Formats: sequence, C-alpha cells, structure tokens
Amino acid sequence: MDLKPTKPLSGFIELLPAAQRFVDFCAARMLGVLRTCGFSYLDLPAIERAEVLTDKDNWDEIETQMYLFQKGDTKMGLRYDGTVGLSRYVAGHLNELTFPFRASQFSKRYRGERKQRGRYREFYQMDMDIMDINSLSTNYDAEIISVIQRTLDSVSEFIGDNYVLVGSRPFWDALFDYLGLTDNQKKEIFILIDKRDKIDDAEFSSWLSDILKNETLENEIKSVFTNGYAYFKGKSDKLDTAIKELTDFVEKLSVLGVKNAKIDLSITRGLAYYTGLVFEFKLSEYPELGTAAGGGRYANLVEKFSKTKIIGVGAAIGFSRIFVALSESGKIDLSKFESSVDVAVLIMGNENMPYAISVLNALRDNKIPSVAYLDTDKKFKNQIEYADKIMAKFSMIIGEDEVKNNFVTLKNMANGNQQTLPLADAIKLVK
RNA sequence: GCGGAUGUAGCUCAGCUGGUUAGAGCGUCGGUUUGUGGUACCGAAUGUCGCCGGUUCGAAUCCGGUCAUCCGCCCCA
Repeated sequence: MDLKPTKPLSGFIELLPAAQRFVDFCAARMLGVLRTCGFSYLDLPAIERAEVLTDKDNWDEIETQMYLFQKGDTKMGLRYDGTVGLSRYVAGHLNELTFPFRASQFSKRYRGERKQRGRYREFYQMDMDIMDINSLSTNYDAEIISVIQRTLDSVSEFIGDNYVLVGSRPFWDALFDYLGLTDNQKKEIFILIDKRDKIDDAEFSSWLSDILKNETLENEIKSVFTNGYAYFKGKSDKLDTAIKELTDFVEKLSVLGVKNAKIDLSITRGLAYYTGLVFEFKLSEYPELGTAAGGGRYANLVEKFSKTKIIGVGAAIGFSRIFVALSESGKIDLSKFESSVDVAVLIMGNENMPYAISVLNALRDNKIPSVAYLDTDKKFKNQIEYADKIMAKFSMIIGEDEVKNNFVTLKNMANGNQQTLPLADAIKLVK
C-alpha cells in the first residue's frame, strides 16, 4: 500500500520543537507589551461569511488568493487579515464597547498565494487597532507606531534594530488632483510608486511615461522623490493640508519617542482600504524579509457594516514572516530553546516506580519542568541517552539503593558530576 | 496564473560522455558496556533513482510528457 505524504501542503508551516519554543517565547513577550499598552486581546473567528470578506469591487483579484467554500447555503471563507473581522466585530458591538476602542489580535491568516520567502499560505499576524466614532486624532496614528516599535524592541535580541517609513495617501491624492490626472492614471501610478523599491530609476521613468505620456507631469511626480514633498507647498489647499499633516506627524513621533522614523512617500500600502497616513517597519539586519510590520489609517472600512462613522488606525506585525522565517533560516541561535525540561527521572526497574513517581510529583509540585522515562525495563543506557537527547539539565536516578535509603542520585548532565542526597536537597540544587 | 531551476536512503548529497549486484556522510537500530549519556570502535536495516512513455542489446544517466518542490513574477486589504 502506498504511504500517505508526510509533508504538509506547500505554504503551510510546522516547526520542530525548539523553533516552536522560540516562536512561542517571542509571541508571549510581544503580547505582554500589547497588554501593557492597554489593548484588549480578541480571538475572532477564523471563518467569516464570504460577503464580509469580499469586496464586490475587485472580486476577481481576491478570488484567486482567498480560501472560499460553501456549507449548505452559506458561503464562507478563511480570514486573510485581521482588520476586516475586527471592523465587523466593532460595528456589531457598538453599544457594548468603550471608545476609543483598543484591540489586539494574534491569529492565523490564510492566503492562497504561492509560497515565497517569508510568505506563507497559513501565517500568523499580530494586530493592534484603535477605533473611535466620528473622529480620531492622528496622535493615535503616532501611538500605534510607537507601540509597534516597543513590541519589536521587546525581542530585539533576536531581530535587531528596526526603522519605520511613513507615507501619506492624502498627499498623493492632492498631488494627483493638482496635476489633473484621470482616475485610471491615479490608480496605475499608485501601483508604480509602491513598486519603486523593486525597480530601478530608468524602469520607473519608462513606466511612468507609459502611463502619463506627458513629460511635464512625469517630472512633477519624480520631483517628489528628488526635491521632497515640501516643494509642493502653496500649490493647492489640499496639498498644504497633506504636507502640514506630514510635518506635524514627524513632530508627534519624536514626542512619543519613536526612533529611526523617516518620511518616505513611496510607501503607499497597495490600493485597498487605507485613507490616510500609512507606514511600514523594516528590520535593519534583515532587509531580505521585506516589511516586518505595516499599517495605517482606514476611515471608511467600517461603513460597510454600520451607519455610525467609525475611524480606525491599526497595524499588523508579520509575525510568521519574521520569526518563522528567521528560525527556518538558521540565522537565530536556537540553542537556548533546545531544552524542554530541567530534570529527567530515570527508573531502574519497574519495582522502583512508585518511589520514582513520588519524586517526579515533588519536582512538578516545585514547578520544575520534569519528565520520567516510564519504560522502566529499558536498559539504563537507553534511559540516560534519552535524558541527553532532550538536553535535560539534570538526571535524577532512582534505583534499588536510592529507594532503600530514601535518597536520590542527582547527575549534572553538563559536567557528569553526580551525588546521592535527600530529595529536598536535590530540589534545592535544581531550582 | 506566468517564467527559471531541481527531483537518487529518514536528512544532505555523489554517481564522469548510457554498461551488469545503487554509493557516502549524518541520523536510526543493535553490539563492545543490563547502574551512566555526549567520544571511540564493530555491525545492521532502509531505495520500484518522483511518475508514465520513448530511444537502445542495455537507462539513475539521453528524449518527450506529467506531477511535485524550490526561486522569482503577478498579487499582497
């Protein structure tokens, strides 16, 4: 009979124990930061109604990368991000929530795209969002950025330093209006700007020229990257508003203590629901991972669910992209996550088991991570090999002599030293 | 969905321009050592050489197709 495959589906992740411990350790630290920053943790459904997930405007694009299916008459799909489900949740619990509402999430997301480095079909993202009714100060945009930085910094011993690039969709909207571009041109240039870090200047110029076919306009667009956004001051009221927002925002970030922040107008975050400032975090030491976290302001997303005007600002940390990718790449030293237990209890002969189990329970009562090798008839060599392989810090050996004298033999697995002593003393040494 | 590369033992790979019984290291298991691991030595098991077809006296090797994986593109709310 043919054996069934042992590899998971392409793009789905499973980790070895040490890598999983590393990932869990980082997640716990980062979630601790979010709790400290006053976010309420939510665990929302992985499956949503299809109509919640899809946007009829660009169904074709979505369909290829979303997991959709049907049970009975209900069309549903797996969530592809955390923001859409949160918008539904907030709109559905308006009267029960206190605004500004601060929510954090840490959950699996699903996208049916081809696997690439740091990009999976099933992956974790860690989200934080702040939503309020009718208005929401850009002070909150700045706070979100400072919270992400705090979160990333909490695991900087593994991922190194980070920096943040801030873009502005209102600036481009204002500029496009000022230049009198068509809707189609706006859309295409947005896509082009977003790609700017992947292509060279010549390519950028030639694409731009294909879209605009007007050298004056092309030069105006390019001048944003050479002369900076301040160059467009005084051209139109909308531009002035957008420029002032950016200038003020830099000040806010510095008040909040955000380091390594820079305005970079090539950050646009695709085409979707963002309406205001947008930002992306990168890791200085791992540029190949791309964007480590990204987000921005969305003023209109919740209007799909509620007539109440709800404005949000939020971000997602690409958790799997960072931590799974790093642990798989071998760039992280996982040695301190290799060991799952402090003590392995080794039992020489089944008749010594009752005593050995009382030792095991005492260890566990003292919160010492411990396991016993319960196949008591196996040769002692196998038992101590097991203790070695699971990298137990100590072995506690229980045989005839130990039972008779009500002692234990404690062996330090690192240096091989061992001594026979009362259990209470052994526990003190292990702790 | 598109382009490129790669498929040989559990893993990493070798196998020259086709030649008879398919190779190594690591790992696994057993033994030297049934109250002592990490080192050493000895031994063993495991392959329809991704799959199907073609060329040939003869295919892991050459050709075609197919599937899978990896890298990149598209996309990335």
